[in-house]
Amino acid sequence: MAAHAHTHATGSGWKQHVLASFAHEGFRAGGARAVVVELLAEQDCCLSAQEIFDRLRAGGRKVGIASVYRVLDQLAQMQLVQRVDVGGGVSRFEAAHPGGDHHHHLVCDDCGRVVAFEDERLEAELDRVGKSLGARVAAHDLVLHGACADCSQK
Amino acid sequence: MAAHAHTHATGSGWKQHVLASFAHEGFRAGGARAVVVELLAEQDCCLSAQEIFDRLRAGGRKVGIASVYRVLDQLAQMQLVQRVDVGGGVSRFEAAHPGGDHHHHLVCDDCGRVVAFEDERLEAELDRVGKSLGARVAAHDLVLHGACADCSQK
DNA sequence: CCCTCGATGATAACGGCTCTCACCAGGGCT
DNA sequence: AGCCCTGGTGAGAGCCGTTATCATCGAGGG
Repeated sequence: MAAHAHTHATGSGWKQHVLASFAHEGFRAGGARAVVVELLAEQDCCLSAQEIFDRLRAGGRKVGIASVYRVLDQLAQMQLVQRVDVGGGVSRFEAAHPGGDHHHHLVCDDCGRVVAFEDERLEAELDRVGKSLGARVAAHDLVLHGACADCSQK
Repeated sequence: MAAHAHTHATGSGWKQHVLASFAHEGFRAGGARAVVVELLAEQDCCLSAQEIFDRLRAGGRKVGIASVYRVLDQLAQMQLVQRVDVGGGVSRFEAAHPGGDHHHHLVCDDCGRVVAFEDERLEAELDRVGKSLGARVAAHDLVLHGACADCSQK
């Protein structure tokens, strides 16, 4: 049981930002869109499309899996969510907060858990490397693989 | 016929190392194993399982796709190859040179090209972060997304 | 209030990966 | 050298995440 009782305030700000962006781009206000955004705003770590679908269904919402993927794709293209590719052929998604509050993931190959972390100096290095390549880096995706703190003690 | 006439010396060393490791672990010398290892040793950037399969077939070798995945899985578990998850639901693989000569990838979301790069300071930061998490980090997988140097100039 | 067109959701299709299983061959033994 | 046991191999079926298709729904302007 992880204790994760934080970051919901920032999530709300993100939600407003996303809805405003949709309106600005001339999208209509669809139900699936709103509900996916709402769910994502409440999370503090990445979810897979299937997990999003399941939770919405569990909440009584009759969304289609296609809509979930469609919305996630739109959000990713608008750079409002980040695709996190954690291996195993499954993409995960999480809210991308414009300018900061950005984290990465450690995947425990032993117990399968995903642990989020952030590190300022690491971000600085990533920025530097991106620039030195002459590329316009829109996003970066870092995944550490190994045994998490718990599993490595066994 | 691609003209890739470099890094074969290091690749050859890796190949010997892998074959020795297999022998040491008591594996038999199967045909598929040898031929996958040989192909990987010749590469200087990551290949997908399908690409490996196609090239071996094109070379007249009647390997099964299952064998390719099997061998890659064994190699990954022995930490002799690194899985590179570049998105799009496809895993790529490349020789992991023990202790160094390690690189990462920039994926151009525009033209789809994969550019490899390496950076010592970045590696140092990654090591530091891994340690600070208390985890035993076996591998890390970093992918930059954006527009490559060519595409970002357009 | 109606009409148009984007949004939605069920379902089929697709593709990468894994599983299964019969056959093959390495290599220790005689 | 020949045999046998066992691990290795390859073809194909199956699984599952993702994408494409299409009929229906409903937002919102006229």
